[in-house]
Amino acid sequence: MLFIHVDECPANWEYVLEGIRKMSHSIDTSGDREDDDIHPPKERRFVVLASTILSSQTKEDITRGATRRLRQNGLLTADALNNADEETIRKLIYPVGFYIRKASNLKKMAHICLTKYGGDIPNTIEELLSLPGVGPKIAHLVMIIGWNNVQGICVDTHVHRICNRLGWVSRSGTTQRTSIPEETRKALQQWLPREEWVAINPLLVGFGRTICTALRPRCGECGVSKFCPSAFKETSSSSYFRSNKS
DNA sequence: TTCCAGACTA
DNA sequence: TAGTCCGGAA
Repeated sequence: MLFIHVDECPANWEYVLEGIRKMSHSIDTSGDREDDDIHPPKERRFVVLASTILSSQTKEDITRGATRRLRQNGLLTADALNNADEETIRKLIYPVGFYIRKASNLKKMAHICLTKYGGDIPNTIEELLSLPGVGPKIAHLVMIIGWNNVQGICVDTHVHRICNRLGWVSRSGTTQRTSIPEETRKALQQWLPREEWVAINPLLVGFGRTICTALRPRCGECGVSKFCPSAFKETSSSSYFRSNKS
């Protein structure tokens, strides 16, 4: 049994999480998993991986629509994507951000899944990371959703930004903010109880989209601003991260 | 016009 | 570590 050293927990973190939960209770961040009951596990996992590659934390409607169009055209399987014309994939997923690159990555990823994993997806972080277009954020999310296996916290731009604003993470041995999401993930995992590792992502994503936004956060509407060292300190543009780089 | 999202490259 | 890829929101 591995026990995590938790003597560095930020003050009031439980109140903050509870406060964010209360603010977010009406926000649905469950995403587009409408095929859960339709596909057998292998196919379902592939859909999870493909739709996660397509996804964007800021344009959920657009990425959901793109996933739907792929499905309607029968292109949400490893075999179909592998055989599909890349131009066709582009047209179906447009206007998802980086659609040209994602179309290429989807096709390459499908080929690897087909030839190396029998149409399934890899079941380790390391192997997922070896797929084109799969970085730490997607790998951890796919492990959780696709394999029900929590290897780490899924840290996207919202989790990264909010944890730094709250002072929940810092560079090892310093009080400086973390510079990249991977650094945030490791710092957060140092103290956040494991039972919160899955819930923290959708919770902070919803909070980050609506209240603790990247640009001009709505601190006046935030129920936990009294616990936030960054509250009301970001008045213009997104100079926060740049001005804190020193 | 600036900024965002996540992975990748130079 | 900065720049690149994208369309769209602010």
